[in-house]
Amino acid sequence: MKATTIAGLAQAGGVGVETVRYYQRRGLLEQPARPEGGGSAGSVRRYGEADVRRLRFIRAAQAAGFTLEQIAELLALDAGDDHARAHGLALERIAALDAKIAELETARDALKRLARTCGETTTGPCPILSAFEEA
Amino acid sequence: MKATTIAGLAQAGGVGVETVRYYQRRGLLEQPARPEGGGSAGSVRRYGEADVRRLRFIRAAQAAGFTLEQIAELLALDAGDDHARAHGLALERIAALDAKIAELETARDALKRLARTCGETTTGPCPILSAFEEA
DNA sequence: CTTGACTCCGTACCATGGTACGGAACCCAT
DNA sequence: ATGGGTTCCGTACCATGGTACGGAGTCAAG
Repeated sequence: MKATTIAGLAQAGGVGVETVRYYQRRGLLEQPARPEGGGSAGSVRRYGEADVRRLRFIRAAQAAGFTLEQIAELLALDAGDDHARAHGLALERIAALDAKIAELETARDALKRLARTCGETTTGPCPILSAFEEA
Repeated sequence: MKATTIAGLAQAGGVGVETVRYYQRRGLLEQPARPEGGGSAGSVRRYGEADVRRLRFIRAAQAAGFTLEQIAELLALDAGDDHARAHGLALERIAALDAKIAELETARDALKRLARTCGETTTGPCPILSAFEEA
């Protein structure tokens, strides 16, 4: 089960320790119970594979544009079997991503025009303002 | 010259009045001088076509992922003729946009997988967590 | 059994990009 | 000339997603 501490978990997920703790506060990751044992068994929490997978999911979902709040819902949904809701959220996000991708492509093309005119005209000001005209 | 007030400018740019004022504070838009005249010539600022173009540029540049601070630099650059700098900023942003677009496409494909499996398996939990596995 | 690194936890602070509030001045139509 | 809608301006507040701090406790190596 290769248990690790919070630092290991953070590293495996490519985030900082403070970020892991932030996600715990937000309810996205759980705080595992401290190892049992009345005596000095330990008061440092241990994390396993499942936690790493969960953390990686959070990062991936974030990259997909979900907010942390939405990700919390997705994680809750994962336990249950509300396919309709999950399906709906996915479709919604796919549409938003398609729109965003198109927007970024438009912007990129405008910038390419700017870069081109900038390279061509070597004297005088280059019309940055008009680079996005009627974009 | 079709001068308008701040509300007209905001509307033409698709933002709120407060946002225009915010951009002014940030130095992205200027505050036109109040109409002259010692007496009661007016103390309400007037805006023209140039302001609208500038505001639209800001929104377009923002859509391209520039921060307001970078946009301020672009606007400053537009007056001068530092082609190298402008060219550099544009290329940088184009690369970032290409990377972002690729990332969003990957995320979208992962979500499409999720949407598909969600629709197929009608019973039991749908594995949301694994939708992004090895994305 | 000490020392140094790491953990735990609450609380405070940060950057970004706005949004809201409130009072005074102003402008225009009736 | 008066009332209602704008404008002007400073200042305060907001959401999101973290990041930093400080003190106490714990763990592991030497």
